Amino acid sequence: MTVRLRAAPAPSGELHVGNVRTFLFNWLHARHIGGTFILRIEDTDKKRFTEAAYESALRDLRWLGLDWDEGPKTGGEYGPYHQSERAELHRQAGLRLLAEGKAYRCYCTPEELEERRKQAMAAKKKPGYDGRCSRLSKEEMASFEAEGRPWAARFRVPEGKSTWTDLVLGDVNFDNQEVDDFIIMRSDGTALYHLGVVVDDAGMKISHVIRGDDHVTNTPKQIMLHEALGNIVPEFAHVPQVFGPDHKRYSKRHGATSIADFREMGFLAEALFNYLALLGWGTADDTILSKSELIEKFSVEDVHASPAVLDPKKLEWMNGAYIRKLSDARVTELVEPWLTKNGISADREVLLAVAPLLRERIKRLDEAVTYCAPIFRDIQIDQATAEKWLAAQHVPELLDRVAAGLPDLGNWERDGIEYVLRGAQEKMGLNPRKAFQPLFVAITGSPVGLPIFDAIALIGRERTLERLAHARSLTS
RNA sequence: GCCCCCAUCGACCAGCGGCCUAGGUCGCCACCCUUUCAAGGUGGAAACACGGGUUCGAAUCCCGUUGGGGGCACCA
Repeated sequence: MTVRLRAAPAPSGELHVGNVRTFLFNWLHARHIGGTFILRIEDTDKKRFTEAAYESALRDLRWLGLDWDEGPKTGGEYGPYHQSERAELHRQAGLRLLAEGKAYRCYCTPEELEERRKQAMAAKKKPGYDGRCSRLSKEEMASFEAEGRPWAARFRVPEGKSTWTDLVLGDVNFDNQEVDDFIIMRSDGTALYHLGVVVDDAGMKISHVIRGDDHVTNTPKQIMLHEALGNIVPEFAHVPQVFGPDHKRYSKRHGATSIADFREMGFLAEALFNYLALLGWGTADDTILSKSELIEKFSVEDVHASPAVLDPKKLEWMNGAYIRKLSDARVTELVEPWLTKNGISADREVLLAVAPLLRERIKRLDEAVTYCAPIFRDIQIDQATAEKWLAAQHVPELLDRVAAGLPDLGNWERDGIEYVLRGAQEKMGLNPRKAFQPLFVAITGSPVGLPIFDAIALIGRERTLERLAHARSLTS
């Protein structure tokens, strides 16, 4: 049997990291065993679905590298891949269950149900449906029909137990008594979620359902539906949700939530991919793993049944590690849009020279802006900085000496610059820190930045001298 | 309230009855390197939730307690 997995996002907003991590596990498993990865859009909820969310979902999935073999824009022989276009299939299945007596017409109105639910809750009883319409007499039914009362199709939950061997959780048992007859088709004839997924999973020949563990209590219902419909029941793997530090489902208040957020914070797709794969699953010692290594080593059975906390610090570290492995050209390419976005137009050649210096010290792409600013645009030395770094007594003389030495340099390059600065430092009997820190502030406007000699080389002779002069004016 | 799931350093992962004096990674601390910030190097603190079993032997198996999470819709 061919292995077929699916990711089924409901695009009502940006894609959540937790969901994406689940998709990623599906993808890894599919790639690991040479199966098919399918993308199905669950757009049945008209109130929440938006076209923009749909487009950005596709874009973000592609950005992360989760390419699908079948789905929107790719096609495939088991389509359509938008759930909304499968409504008729769902309806037929619902009708069939009705005809076979596996479902029945329920004439209770939503208001009545809501009322009863409230009462049950108040009386601390089970809030579920009591099954009254399954016991309707012929006369009662006839009279409801006669008054044209609308009905919804409710699944008749059979006696017994629902059991499955979850690839992550192991054996899970539910007593069907815990599951009350649930609605599968609304009074307007449209299917509800459970019927929809079951029909679609079967129709798309899904063999393994890897999804969030918020679905475990849905699983008995879906197994029952599959059995009622005569489908092959797929394998299930329920992976836990991603948590924030407070052990609650990862959400806005923990920081970035969607993969778009992470991208906009300067994370690389490869790093995010690697990090997410290692959340809830992992190997003995390796942490930096390429996509192909992940594919090779991944196994759903080894995914933890316990939830994992997303640690932004570790993600940043990993992102930095990935940046450090990038080529100069790639760094340049990735950093350029960030500079542009922040109003810095950088010369390509210069940026290429900056790349190796930058690569060693940024953890996120957005940090490049701060590091590059002194090289590509005018600087400012604010008062606090000046007071802190330029106020020392030796600073004026130091600036003068360097300003005097630099013009004599034949070639404007790193080593010559270092020679001049060190010369000044030594002649004045200063330790390196006392000498270079003020110079650095004078020339870049900040106490932190790229290595001083390289930075000065890139800034150029003319601007360096101008900045020294300006800094000098602040000291007197 | 009922049902289901979970439980190793602060976090992620390793451990699948003896190799555990519990290992690796991030973070943290110290030191080294050093022109700032990083990066890199070396070392350190830091965990088997608790209580009962089973066994010659338990982090590993079983039961309970506690704690956490999820679900109980004419949402998906």
